[in-house]
Amino acid sequence: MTTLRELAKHLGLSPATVSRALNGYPEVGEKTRVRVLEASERLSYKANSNAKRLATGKSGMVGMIFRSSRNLLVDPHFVDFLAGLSTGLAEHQLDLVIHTAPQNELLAHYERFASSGSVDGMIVSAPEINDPRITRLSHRDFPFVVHGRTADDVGYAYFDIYNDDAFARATCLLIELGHRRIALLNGEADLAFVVQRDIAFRRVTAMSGIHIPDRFVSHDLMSEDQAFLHSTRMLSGDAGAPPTAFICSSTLQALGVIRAASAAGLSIGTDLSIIAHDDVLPHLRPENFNPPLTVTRSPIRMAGSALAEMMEARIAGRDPLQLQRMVSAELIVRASTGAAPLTGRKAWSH
Amino acid sequence: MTTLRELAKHLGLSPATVSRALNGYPEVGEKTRVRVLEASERLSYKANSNAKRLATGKSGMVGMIFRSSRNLLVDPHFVDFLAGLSTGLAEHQLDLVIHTAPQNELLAHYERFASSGSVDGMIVSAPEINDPRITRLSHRDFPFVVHGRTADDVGYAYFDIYNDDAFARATCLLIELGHRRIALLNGEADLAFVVQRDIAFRRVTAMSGIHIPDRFVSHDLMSEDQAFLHSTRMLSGDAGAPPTAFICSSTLQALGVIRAASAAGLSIGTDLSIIAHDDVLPHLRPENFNPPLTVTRSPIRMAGSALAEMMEARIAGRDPLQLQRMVSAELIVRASTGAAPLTGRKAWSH
DNA sequence: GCGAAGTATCAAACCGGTTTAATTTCTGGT
DNA sequence: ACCAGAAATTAAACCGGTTTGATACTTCGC
Repeated sequence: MTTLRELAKHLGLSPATVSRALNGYPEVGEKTRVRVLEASERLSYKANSNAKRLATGKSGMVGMIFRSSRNLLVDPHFVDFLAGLSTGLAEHQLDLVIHTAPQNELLAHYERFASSGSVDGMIVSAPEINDPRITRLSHRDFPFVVHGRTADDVGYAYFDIYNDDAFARATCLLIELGHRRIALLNGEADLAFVVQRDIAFRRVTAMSGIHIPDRFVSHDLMSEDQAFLHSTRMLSGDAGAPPTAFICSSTLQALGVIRAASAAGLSIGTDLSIIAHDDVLPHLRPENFNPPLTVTRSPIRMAGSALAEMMEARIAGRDPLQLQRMVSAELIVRASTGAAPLTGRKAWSH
Repeated sequence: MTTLRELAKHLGLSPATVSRALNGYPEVGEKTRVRVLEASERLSYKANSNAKRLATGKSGMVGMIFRSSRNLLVDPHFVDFLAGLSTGLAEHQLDLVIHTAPQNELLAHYERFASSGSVDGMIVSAPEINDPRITRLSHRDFPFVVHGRTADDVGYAYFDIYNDDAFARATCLLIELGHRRIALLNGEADLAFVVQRDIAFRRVTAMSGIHIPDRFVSHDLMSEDQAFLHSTRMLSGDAGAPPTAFICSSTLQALGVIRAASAAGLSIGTDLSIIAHDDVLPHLRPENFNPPLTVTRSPIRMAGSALAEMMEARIAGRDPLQLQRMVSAELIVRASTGAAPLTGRKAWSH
């Protein structure tokens, strides 16, 4: 372990000069600089990062904390986000520190990260409508960026998609196709984006004078098997006429609906329409479904890299209000959506 | 930001005593200890972790580096491993630092992590047969643990399953059922566990006098769609009689084979036997396949938590030779394997 | 040839903890 | 009352960098 002082002594220079030379400060002589760089190379000198962090007050790391229960780490949406994030951070020479903690210790770990100086900023993912992590971090004035936003008008940096617009357009499309009994397979009810999607769906249906019974909306893990269970139940018609169309918060859920539909002998695009939000997960391409799936599309990986960018800016001190980015999802109509079946329309039309 | 010195001054004590009190050293008086703890609570003192790290030489973090190209982060096997690892590390108050880098910068980042003191140890995953990361880290005598092993007799800490045994038993099972044309869908050829599985498969078939043509073995990403492509090709029979049985390195691949089989009008368990290695991924349960899948089973998540444990021991200075753990995979026979179809047996029997 | 301005370097302080070695304070035994 | 030994506390050095303020060395104009 060569230290800076050793290197300096070896060169007959002061630590100050060597430090400056290595960090590219302008006030060191050109010949000295090359001498220093060369010697540091030869002695394979590596600055002790902890000393550097103590001196500079910057750690070069950003943190992220997961609930071990909810276990986002097995959620492909989340993981793809993480992949984008990690590559984005790497471009700014930032490392990502991750920690897993049970629900009840979660905030304590945010405290630890924020106030011990081990990270320069934090990433908050999957915010809830009233997210204590966000209030805590804002209050402490610690740099953080959020994937999603809890309300339209907030003071922190975020990246989000127009969930409301996307789901409103999806709902409109189905209504225009004549559907009246539309089901929504959404995510866990406390998540902000889930609420936003719910609201859009309910607003548009209500405006068209369509009443959506509670049994047509589910809030659960956005997984294939949960979606299969919920859609099977809804399609059974036990509690009333089954839906003629499904809106899914994820393509994974669409897979589950397709499985349920084929079990019920329904064919997609004619008997039953499906539209899903596509986070563009690798190995899960809705364009290759049979039939190809109508989607609202926005790559979640992009969110990861955008937030990496914003995190870096936020650490550099940029105003969070300048760091709020919204993108809209693209509505791509494919063969999984079609005119509502006649029976369905007849039974429920107004 | 309260500092230790401020806290000490506030209490009329020396920094040394306060430090000892907070860290639970035995030589501080009991009444002093409570006084200190209470005051630190009241002033919400949080030790600066970078100062602590510099002083102690320990960072409390372990590192992991991903190839951005191979992008392990989208591989569900890998992600589940990560989930286990992260929870395991949390139990030992360790954080995980992850970084993504292109192939050509990979080793440089290992260097950076290892020799800058930013992490206390490294996790190496998916080792290749001659893995430069391992040679580098061993040479530098830096603590690290490996998921998998490059050879039977190595000097580092690892956790691995008996790949050879598992795939030998799987192969035997199929041979006993009368299969002679057996295909192997394996992972990328340079990975150590892939080689081990290959060897077992070839050894057992050779011992039974069975010749396996090259077109019956594929080395590729362990994904559903790659498996679909490879198995479709093999089943087409273009280059000769198709296989009557498949061994897959992953349940994901089994899904692909099932899709290919149903496209070819073959029914699983009778026309075609399938056996796969089951890493026990959540939301992908081979017991729920139709028909239920015969597997060699070993939860990859367990590997993650075991390695967390070993990492902690390794950092504490334990001899790596004491930290080598092998577990065997369980062979679970279900309905996806059955007697070889007669035509197949006739055409190729000896 | 001199002073001013600019350039390169250095000594020392600093970041905020831990730890060693020395010192003071408290026990208990006689 | 006194002393040895243990218990509690402290001053100061240390971890390994960065940075401020001062100093020495150039360079330039006149």
